[in-house]
Amino acid sequence: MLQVGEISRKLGLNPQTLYFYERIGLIPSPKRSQAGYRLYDEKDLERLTFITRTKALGLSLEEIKELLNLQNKGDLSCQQVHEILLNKVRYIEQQIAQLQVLKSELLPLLKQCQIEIESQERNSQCIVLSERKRKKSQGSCC
Amino acid sequence: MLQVGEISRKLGLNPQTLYFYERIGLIPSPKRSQAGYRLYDEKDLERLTFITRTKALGLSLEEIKELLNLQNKGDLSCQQVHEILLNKVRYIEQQIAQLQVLKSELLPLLKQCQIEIESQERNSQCIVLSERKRKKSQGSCC
DNA sequence: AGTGACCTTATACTGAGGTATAAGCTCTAT
DNA sequence: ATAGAGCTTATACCTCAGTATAAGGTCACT
Repeated sequence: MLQVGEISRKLGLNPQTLYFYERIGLIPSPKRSQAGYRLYDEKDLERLTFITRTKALGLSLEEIKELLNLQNKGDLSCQQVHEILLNKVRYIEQQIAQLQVLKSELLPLLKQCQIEIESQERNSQCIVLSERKRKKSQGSCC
Repeated sequence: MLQVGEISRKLGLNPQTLYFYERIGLIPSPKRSQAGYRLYDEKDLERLTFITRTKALGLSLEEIKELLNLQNKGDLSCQQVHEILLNKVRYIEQQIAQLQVLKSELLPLLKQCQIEIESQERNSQCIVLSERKRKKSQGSCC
């Protein structure tokens, strides 16, 4: 049973953030000591760990709540759960695909820089980024 | 030369959002007609397209501005540009990796659902999500 | 008994990224 | 020449995700 300070240090969250999560119903109210101190158990910690992890992925607190609440929806049919999960997975796949496109756009520029750095003109002005539409590779880059 | 309404419809942005982007310096002030109407050219449109695309990936407007401003930084050396690009690429790779972890956690649940849907108990309660720590696959799922 | 670290609640504020509204000017068609 | 759609600016407001602050209760130690 951990107090709010221990939890917040463990997860790198402000105690006020934990109160906030509780207020908006993202986590259940934990047990309390006689004095009214919050006492978080293993299950609470797991839930919070999941939250911080998925938050880092860019999911909104609403989306995270939805994912977490699936666990309490014992009354959903297979089809319903399947649909929700499938939507989530497709959404994630889209995000991955788009990030890969962005990466693939940056990589050629990075490569040009590397080529130039390895050649002679080490500290000359870099023009990799200054032209938008290079007709062909005109030999000069950085 | 497109007016603000045409641009906003094309990109699915509120005209006020375009003014906002201009105010914060994310896009340059476009040309104006005699009457003072904004007239966006191809370059403006390209920039805005880039913005909406990268925004959808979760980059902040600050990050997008930074990426866009690289193009105007003709005075940076190869090493500097290389470093900035490399950081961006690494950041993107991290995001991809984390999304793949999340996906890999959802896929087994999805599969369980599929198995159960294909078996007899089509509309029974789904328990895929109700247990947190299944010891082993206990045969029953949805 | 007192100090300091820790906890409680309530309330207010912040920053990012917009959205809404008002008051007024312009363009086009009739 | 007037209506309606579209544009302008300025100002206010909104949601999300917290963070800060104040006023007070609790715990452990000396």
